[in-house]
Parts: sequence; C-alpha cells; structure tokens
Amino acid sequence: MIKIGEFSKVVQVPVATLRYYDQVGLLKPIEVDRFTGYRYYSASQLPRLHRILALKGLGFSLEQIGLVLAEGLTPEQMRGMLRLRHAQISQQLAEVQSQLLGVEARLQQIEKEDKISTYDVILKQVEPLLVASVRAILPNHSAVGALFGEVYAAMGAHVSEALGPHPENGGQTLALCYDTEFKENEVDGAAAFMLRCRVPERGRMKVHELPAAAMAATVHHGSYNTIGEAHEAILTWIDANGYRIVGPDREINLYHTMPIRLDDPSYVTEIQYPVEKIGTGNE
Amino acid sequence: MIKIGEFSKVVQVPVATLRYYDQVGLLKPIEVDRFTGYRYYSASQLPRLHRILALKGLGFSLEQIGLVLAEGLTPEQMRGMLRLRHAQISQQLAEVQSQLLGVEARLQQIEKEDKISTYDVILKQVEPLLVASVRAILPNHSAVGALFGEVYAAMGAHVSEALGPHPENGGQTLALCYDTEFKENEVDGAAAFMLRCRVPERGRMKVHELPAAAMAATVHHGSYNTIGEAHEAILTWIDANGYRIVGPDREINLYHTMPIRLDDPSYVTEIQYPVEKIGTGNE
DNA sequence: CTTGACTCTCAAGCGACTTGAGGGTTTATA
DNA sequence: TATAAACCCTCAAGTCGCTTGAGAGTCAAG
Repeated sequence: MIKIGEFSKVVQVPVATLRYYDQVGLLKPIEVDRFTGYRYYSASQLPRLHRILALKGLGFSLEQIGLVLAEGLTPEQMRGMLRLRHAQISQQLAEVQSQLLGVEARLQQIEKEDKISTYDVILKQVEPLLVASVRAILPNHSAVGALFGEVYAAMGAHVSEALGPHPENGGQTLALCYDTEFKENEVDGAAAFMLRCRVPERGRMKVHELPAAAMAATVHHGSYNTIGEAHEAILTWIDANGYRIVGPDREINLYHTMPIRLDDPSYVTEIQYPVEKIGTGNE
Repeated sequence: MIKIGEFSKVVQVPVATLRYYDQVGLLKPIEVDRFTGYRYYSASQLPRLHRILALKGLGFSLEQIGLVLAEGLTPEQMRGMLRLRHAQISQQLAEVQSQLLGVEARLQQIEKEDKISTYDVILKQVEPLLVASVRAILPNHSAVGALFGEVYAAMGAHVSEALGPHPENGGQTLALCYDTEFKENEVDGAAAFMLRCRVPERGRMKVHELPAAAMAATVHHGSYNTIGEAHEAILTWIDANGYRIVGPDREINLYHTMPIRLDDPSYVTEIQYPVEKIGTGNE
C-alpha cells in the first residue's frame, strides 16, 4: 500500500498519468481513502501496469489495451489485433522513411542554392481523365500553343463538353510531353481539353482516357519562359526522393482563355510527372 | 474566382480543411462575399497551398508552416528547421522500427504457444543505484536468500539507511547474477539492499554504485519456483527485439520483509537485464 | 417556384495526456 | 506544538489538426 507519488517513482510514470489511467479505468488503485480521496497502490499491480506500458510501446490505443487487459479475448483475436497493428506500422514506416528522404532532399537543395526553393513538389493521386487531344511532333515546346487551336476547332459545337467553369472564356487545358528524354526540337507532344463526356473525333483530334496515376506535381506561376525551372525542380525531387518516371508528363492550366497566350504572366500551370517508387516496381 | 467546393476538388483537400486553414490564417480566400460569407479562391493560390501540402508531408506543424509562408526567415533558419526535423524523424524511424520488431516478436510468440504471454517485457532507463551487497559463488539460485541475512546482519544499525517505506518490516532488495550464461550450480550471485546514503562496509558486505543502464524488464508475480519462465520470456524478447545483454541481471523485490521467504506466493519481483541495441555498440 | 446541391457559422469531439487553479492532508522540523 | 514543506485531491481547460453535426442561408437548373 503505497501512495501515488512513490508508485509513480517506482514505475516511472507521471502522477497525472496514473490518475488518468484511474479515470479511464485502465489501472484502478487497490484502495482509495473514502474521506481524503488518496489513492493507494500495491506492488501486485506492477504486472498490469507493465502490460499497459508494453502494449503502449507497440502503439496500441488505451482502448485496445483495455480490451486486452479485460482478458476477454482469445489468442485468435489477439493475433488479429497484432496483424492489424503490423500493417499499420509497416505503412507508417514507409511514410516516415519518405519523410526522411524528403527532408534530406530539401536540405541538399538549400545547401546548394542557399535559398528556399520556389517550387514545392508533392505526390498526389489523379483519377482517370477523359480528354480530346491532338498529338504531333513539334519543332519546339512553344509550338504546342498552336495545337490547342486545332483541338478547339475540331471540337466545334462540342466545346461545351469541355471541363471548366465557363468553357467559352476559360477551360481546363492540358499539354502532354511523350518524350522520355529532354529534346529541344522534334518534341513528341499533345494538346488536350478535359471532357465531361465523350465527343466525336475529327481529323487528328482523338478522344481517349488518360490513366489514373500517382503524380509528382508542382505549380508554376508566371509566363512559360521560365517553366523549365519548374521541370528541373520536379526532376530533381523525383531523383532525390527515390521515384521513377513512368509515363508522359502533363502541364495543366486551369481556367485558360482561348486563344492561348504563352507569355501571360498571370498563368498558373500545374506540372505533373507520373511516377512510381523505386523498389516497388510491378514488373 | 471559384467557390470552395470546386477548389476543394481541384486540390484534393476537404472543404472543412480549407475553412480551417482560412480560420488559422494559413490560406485565406482571395475574396469573401461581404453579405453571404461565401469564400472565393483563385488558381494563383495554388503555389501557396502546394507549399502547405509539401511541408505538411514532411511532418511540420501548421504553425511552422505559417512561419515559412510568412517568408520572414532566412535560408539559415530554414536549414535549422530542417535539421531539427531531420533529427525528430530519425528518432521516430528508430521507434517505428522497434515497434515493428516488437509486434513481430509477439506474433511469433502467439503462433508458437497459442496463448497470450504471461510476461510483458518493456525497456526502461534506470538511474545509478547505491547498494550494500554481498557477492559469492552459490551452490544454486535459491541460496541467495541466505546472503540477504548476511547483508542484513552486516548493516547493523545502519539498516535505517536502506530504501523502502519501513526498513524494519519491508525494504527494497536486489539479487544480482553475474553469470554470463545459465548455470545450475556455482552461481556467481549477490544479494543487496538499496541505500539512501553510504554506510560502512563490514566483512564481505561492500558498498558500491550500480551504473545507470537501459534495462529490459518484466515482472514476476508469485513464488520463486516459476521465476525461470520470466527469465526465459525476457531472454526471448531480448533476442527477438535485437538487443544484447551487457551486464549482470537484477531481481528486484519491493517491500520485502525480513527474513526472506522464497516460496511466498504474494511476492512481486521485477527482473531486469541491462541491454543495448545491436548495431549501436560503443566499441 | 421548387428542388437539391452547395455554402455559411458555431460548437463539440477525437486521443492521451498535460497544466493550472484552488484547496485539503501528511510529515518533518523548529 | 506550531508551522512549513511536501504531497495529495478535484475539476476544468489546453494541446493539434482536423472532423462531424446542427441549423440556417444561397445558388443554379428544371
């Protein structure tokens, strides 16, 4: 029969925490003075507390620990809990590891350039996307602008099926680059509009569905002249964070007006590269 | 100028979260309708949100992210934040990894014995400990009981310096085992009392300080006959969790009465083995 | 003009504690 | 024996990053 303060010292658990465990019913003192409310513990409670600390150390919630302590579960149920927890921890491990890589990449970047990067790359899942597009070999990157005109013309009255708040004066456009390495000329690119439903194809304009994918993405704000930096930033990130490019990259503009003017400084472009984690390949 | 719902879809962040970011000042809409309170966002806010998501992905708190977004910090400060975070993540990584090992160990144990273990092993730091002890080669493990009598006698009037609530009828005792491998006889063991201050030595009774250490510990409740199981459990744990024994183990009894009676079924014994993580050796 | 989808604010809830205010009890010392 | 220091009590609120829900107002299509 010892008081809470001494028990606290023996088991190295703060007094407040012991009171909390009492409150939630996890570890009740063997006796509570009816008049003063003083809590009294005994050495015989050590095994129970040890179990609490052990399970807490494995990351179980107090509620789950309560279940285990109630002794009402079979070994089979216990196995189930452990397997579930195992899965959770594995996932958490992957997350923490990628955080570590991410922080290290940022540190490297800041060591090299001695300034905080303009571009922030994040990983996001995108859903399958229906598009109307024209693909062609272009003399240079800027030439993609002309392709948008072609798509626009080919759609005709179906422009209203293009995604965006006001299709006439601001839709969502998408430029794709199929080259697997950087090229100044003979760029294999495409211009596309996002669709809410299928429209008839016409000429070089085809309709197809871009697949769902995990994307490394960043946002470029300003004219296209400096968009190369954004691509560079994203490629550096992909390398430093242990990913690999697995398809054509996309340049997405929300709320473009037609015709496209590549030097508009108010443009906001999201650049996406489909990626997969190295070492998780499905080949 | 788009409404919160559509912005939410584009950036894949829940509406409630956007409202929350508005509330805490992390991302204010570019415009709020004075009459309806409707929030309006624009594509130009994408870079800011991207930065928020990127930093959140590295595990920074919203408060820290707010600081970064305020642009008021130098690259040097940013480096500092990143290094700090790096240290935190490394620690978290170690913790998650040991959780994974721990869960796997428990799963193995339950697969093998098909019951939930009686013993829960935890890791704890113990502080340096002043003890009065008698060390000797003993014919068997139970013989340590006699040594306690010798310590008790050697302390004489200084018994009052022994730790525990009432030194006469219940003190804290400690049995040490210096063998590096299990022995049935010729056990190199010691019996000790914990002291609050130094007392004079007498005969075989010596006073010295046990070093601080990280301990793998468990609690045995009941007579000494079955204490072997507790040792076994702890040794299995040490192996499965990637630790190594680095010193003599301790058996600690809180609130022993003198003389020691080894078959008392109400005894509670904490068993500790000093350990270090394999791969973190200081040699 | 209705319907249904969307938006607003404000309050409370989550988990595992921690902190603090305000007040009673025990114990060691003067 | 008085008193100070150490210890104990309860209850309430704060932490973080949202999430959920109630109740009410707004907007766009049919």
